Amino acid sequence: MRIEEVIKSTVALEDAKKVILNIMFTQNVISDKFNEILKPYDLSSEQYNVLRILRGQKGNPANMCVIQERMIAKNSNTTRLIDKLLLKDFVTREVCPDNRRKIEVLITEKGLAILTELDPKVSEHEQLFAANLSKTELEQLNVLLEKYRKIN
Amino acid sequence: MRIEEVIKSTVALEDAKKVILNIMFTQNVISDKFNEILKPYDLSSEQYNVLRILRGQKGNPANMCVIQERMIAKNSNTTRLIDKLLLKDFVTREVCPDNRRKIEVLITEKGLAILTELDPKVSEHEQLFAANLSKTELEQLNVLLEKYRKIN
DNA sequence: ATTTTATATTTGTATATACAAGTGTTTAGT
DNA sequence: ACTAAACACTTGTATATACAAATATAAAAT
Repeated sequence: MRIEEVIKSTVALEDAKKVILNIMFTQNVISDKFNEILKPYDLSSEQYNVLRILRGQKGNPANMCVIQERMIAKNSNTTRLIDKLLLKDFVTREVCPDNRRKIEVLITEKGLAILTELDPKVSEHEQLFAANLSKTELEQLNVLLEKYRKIN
Repeated sequence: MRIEEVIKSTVALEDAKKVILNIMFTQNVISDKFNEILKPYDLSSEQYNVLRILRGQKGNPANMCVIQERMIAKNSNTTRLIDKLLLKDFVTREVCPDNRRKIEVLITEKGLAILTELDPKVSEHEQLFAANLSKTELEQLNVLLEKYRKIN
């Protein structure tokens, strides 16, 4: 479906505007589908993201600012996000002994287990969209997006 | 900046995953910049979007479900969005005489005026990013995104 | 004509996000 | 050593979003 049909525009849009709408709308489609996957697990996509960051630490704790800078949406509230993960026993949180300003967050076995359970579903989600493009097109899309978003 | 640097990933990511992250992150960059533009006008981007939909009606009223289906984020609460626009006198709202279930929303002169004031800033925002790509690349990006997001 | 179903919108409620201000800790400057 | 500045995180508050339930009207079925 072309973006004009999505927003039911009767007039043609210029490419610069279309790209913005296409990116916004595509992000929505991706997120909606992804949230469907996460819903039965009572996880938000940002919570999932943080769990994945913590798994990436391979046993080392991550403090709040490290988590924050690795998130896609840099402006969400990490403290309260971790609060939610703590309630579900997916992470532990303790004050860093070396620097009492810092907090060390670690993923638990339970957190790792839920990620393992989600892994195939997440791959499937990625493939659902990626399958629409050839390998070359996927690479092109990555290059174009990275070039496009640069702010000079 | 490549997406691996953005999320500070030490390992290479496969293209399917990269595309998703690139779309999510690019959308964030676009939105952040756009919100900066809107901030002095005390408008959210969804409020702006609705105003633009109403202007597109060229004097005809739009009812709630028409507005909803033209929005990019289809799941936001149109009633409360219109409430906010009403408070600022950017729209009027009245019950449709032909079908009392429906509501007719119209943009006011004040609403049109703020859009006119915003138009050049919005164009500038679009160009800020579009300028990073050639015309052919912009078209390619549109084609790829439209192809990519299709759900079979 | 009455009941059922469908449609259009609103409201309630719980959760999430945005962003400024506050708290406690460490580092740097005098 | 004392004070100011920087840092890491938390809290408060206002607003936004998600989604189910409620309300009101219209159309369809019996």
